[in-house]
Amino acid sequence: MKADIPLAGVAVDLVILTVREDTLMALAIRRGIPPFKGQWALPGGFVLPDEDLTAAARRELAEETGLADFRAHLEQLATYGTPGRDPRGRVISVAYLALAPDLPLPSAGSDAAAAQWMPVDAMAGELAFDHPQILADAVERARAKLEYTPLAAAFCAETFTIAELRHVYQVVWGVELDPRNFHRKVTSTRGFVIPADGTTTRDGGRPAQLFSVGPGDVLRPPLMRPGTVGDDR
Amino acid sequence: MKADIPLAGVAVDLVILTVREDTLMALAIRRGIPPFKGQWALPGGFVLPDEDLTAAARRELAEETGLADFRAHLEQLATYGTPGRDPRGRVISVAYLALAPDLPLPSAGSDAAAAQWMPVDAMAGELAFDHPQILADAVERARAKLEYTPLAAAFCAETFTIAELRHVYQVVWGVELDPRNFHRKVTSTRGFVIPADGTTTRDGGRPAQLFSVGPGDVLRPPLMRPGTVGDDR
DNA sequence: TCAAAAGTGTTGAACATACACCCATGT
DNA sequence: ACATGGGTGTATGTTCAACACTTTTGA
Repeated sequence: MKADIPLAGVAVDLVILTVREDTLMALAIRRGIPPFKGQWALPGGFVLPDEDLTAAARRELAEETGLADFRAHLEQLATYGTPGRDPRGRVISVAYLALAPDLPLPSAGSDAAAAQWMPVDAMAGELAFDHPQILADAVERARAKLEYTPLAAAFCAETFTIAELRHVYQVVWGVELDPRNFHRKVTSTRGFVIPADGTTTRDGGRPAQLFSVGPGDVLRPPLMRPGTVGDDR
Repeated sequence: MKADIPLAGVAVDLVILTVREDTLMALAIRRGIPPFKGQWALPGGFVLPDEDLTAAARRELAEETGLADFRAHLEQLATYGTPGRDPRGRVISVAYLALAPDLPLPSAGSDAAAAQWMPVDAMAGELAFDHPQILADAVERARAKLEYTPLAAAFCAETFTIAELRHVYQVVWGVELDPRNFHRKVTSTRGFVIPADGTTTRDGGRPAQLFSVGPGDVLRPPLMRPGTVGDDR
């Protein structure tokens, strides 16, 4: 490397979102090493010298969730590099957004004394570095992408009912959606969900058809948005 | 900086888009220094030791376009850091997307032998580094954002007619839009455009009302999309 | 038999497209 | 006068929110 190129540390930080107990939650790590030792932060770490950025994010995701065969959506969110954001010196952080189904309990990573799911609304005040900003950007991105992509299924298990999918929207957006109109909209949008084998009664009532995400892309996804409150029960 | 943190060079690269001669174009720089000396590349450069990422992008934008009082939209696009993408060593590049009105001719920057606007469709094959990928991502982002934001006006001058705004959509998307329905949609969406003083006949025909972008945000932008071909003339 | 959730039908309102038509200017 | 583009009115079709109603299970 030429000597006249200014250098910086490069890290990845992850906002891992899940829907759990009717709440949108993110994974927080209690830092086991300085700086900010003992405080909460987003999971993350430095990119290895010959590691791709996405590979680093995937590695951290696997380490923090204990999930080797993770089925989770992962996308780059944004990059944060304001001078002074890390007391160790100039550190550029490439933030990634992950959407995961309701996982078992995460195992503590190597440099973390503890890891736990926290409601995103209660989390901002707890986080070190500029992680409150990163979290806010991530939640905004996730909320927006539910509108114009079939991404909500990333919060669900391999197969899911339409009601479970609707529940994701309701929790992430904090709105009520009409079960009947939602059902129609989702099932009539080609490629959004495809019927899977079997039904389930895990939600109570009449057995519900199971679905999985389609292999291909959705041509023009639904655009859900707020909508409904009332019902006729 | 601690010794165990792997370091990398941090650059910003810009995709500066404009609508010019009925074509979506981007600014290309002929490299004046190695690597890839003499080839075309996106404008960009290394981030200074105590410079914010956005400040570096703004600085490059001003340098390359010669525009000190630039009125252009600038947003972070994505970050590219695959090992080996730069022969000088590990270089992370934070790409920015800029949308600019049809500017005069750009002035050559300090490390550039030449700069010129090129049609984005003819550009991919010319660019060095991984810049074809960055350009493709930028164009995709720009096309998508026209759908759900009032960003098209960033391609127009301070004040513009509805026809000029429509022209932006037509060029960027490569579609025909019905002038009358477009006019209604844009003017009836509160906050999308606001009437400015005066009219112009620069497009010929009846004088057209001038508009400028509103100060606030648009609550729920239009969602334009393909649409119309026929007419009754 | 009843509660609870799945899923279908139907209706009126909102919106979008297509196009007829009038307006105001330059030549 | 007439060509050119700006802008309004309006009919028809599509989509969407609201909600009545039937289906299928567990308790």
